[in-house]
Amino acid sequence: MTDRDIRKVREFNRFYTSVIGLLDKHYLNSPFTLPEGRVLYELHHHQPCSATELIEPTHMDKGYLSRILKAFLKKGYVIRKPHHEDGRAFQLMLSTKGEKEFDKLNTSSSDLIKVMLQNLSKDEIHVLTTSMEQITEVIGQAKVELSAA
Amino acid sequence: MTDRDIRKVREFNRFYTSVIGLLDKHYLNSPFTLPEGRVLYELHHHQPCSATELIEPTHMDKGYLSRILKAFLKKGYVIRKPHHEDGRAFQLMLSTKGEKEFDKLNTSSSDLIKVMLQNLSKDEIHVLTTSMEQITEVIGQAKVELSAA
DNA sequence: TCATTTAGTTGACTTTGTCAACTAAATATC
DNA sequence: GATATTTAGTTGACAAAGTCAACTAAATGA
Repeated sequence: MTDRDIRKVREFNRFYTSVIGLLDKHYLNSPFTLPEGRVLYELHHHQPCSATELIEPTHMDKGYLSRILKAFLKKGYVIRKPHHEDGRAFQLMLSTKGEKEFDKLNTSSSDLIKVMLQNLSKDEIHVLTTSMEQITEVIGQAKVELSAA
Repeated sequence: MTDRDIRKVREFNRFYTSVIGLLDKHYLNSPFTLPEGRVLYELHHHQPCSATELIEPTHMDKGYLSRILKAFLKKGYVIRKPHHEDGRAFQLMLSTKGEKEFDKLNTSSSDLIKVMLQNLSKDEIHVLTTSMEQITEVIGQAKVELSAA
């Protein structure tokens, strides 16, 4: 590994941080904040699940998560039932209303990516997605070292 | 552009958000917060410059930036002189102390990337950096559409 | 049985970021 | 050359995002 490699990775990190920053701004024209959006997304994909099961995928503090879920319950996006086997936990699910909101957010997220890709050729998009897959594959392992560091 | 392309891009965005999130945690063992680190970095690279010139690269509100610079002045990391041609502005520079802090932060950022790459083969690193370059190249243009959207 | 752990909630707090009002200097307009 | 507008930077007030520890109640382990 050369200094040049390190520099390139760092350069990309700065670049992609700003891409993600731009993309995240679209939460401004949604009724959700970014962390709420993350919870909505993970809840949709993990349901039915407990709050604890959402901690890892959202990388959130359980207190913070608890408050967001509380707000979602109040707004009627989330339903919860007592857990069958564990009296401390709840089974969380999105309500019909919550699913509708998820769909809206999901669609508008995809639309934004469409806008981003709209002027790219088929080949460019191919280069983009395969590069993304390769990075994911290579870093997938490297990330483990990272969390330990 | 297919739905699969959109999905892949979104998948990568989620993945890389968490990579960046992990990397950003290393600010916890530095005397700087993440936004302070960004200012330190951009100041190092743009100096001598005015505060206004740091707004764009840091993506920061000028008020917020002003407070961070104020703290840097107080800690002696930054020096400022009245601007020659513009009495409203200042010429900002890192002090020797500020440069030292930049070097430390810069070194530890590189070290972290080294840890991340340490178990990758030469080939894997090559795949990684070329993929990163390709993404940067392709999205470089796409980003323009994005900021308008 | 009693100690420890775990799920979730809450209060208090810090950090990060936004917004608008403001001062003073620069630039544009008439 | 006076006056209106814009721009650089500061500040106060606030909102959003995140952390930390204490707490309740249920579950698990010794």
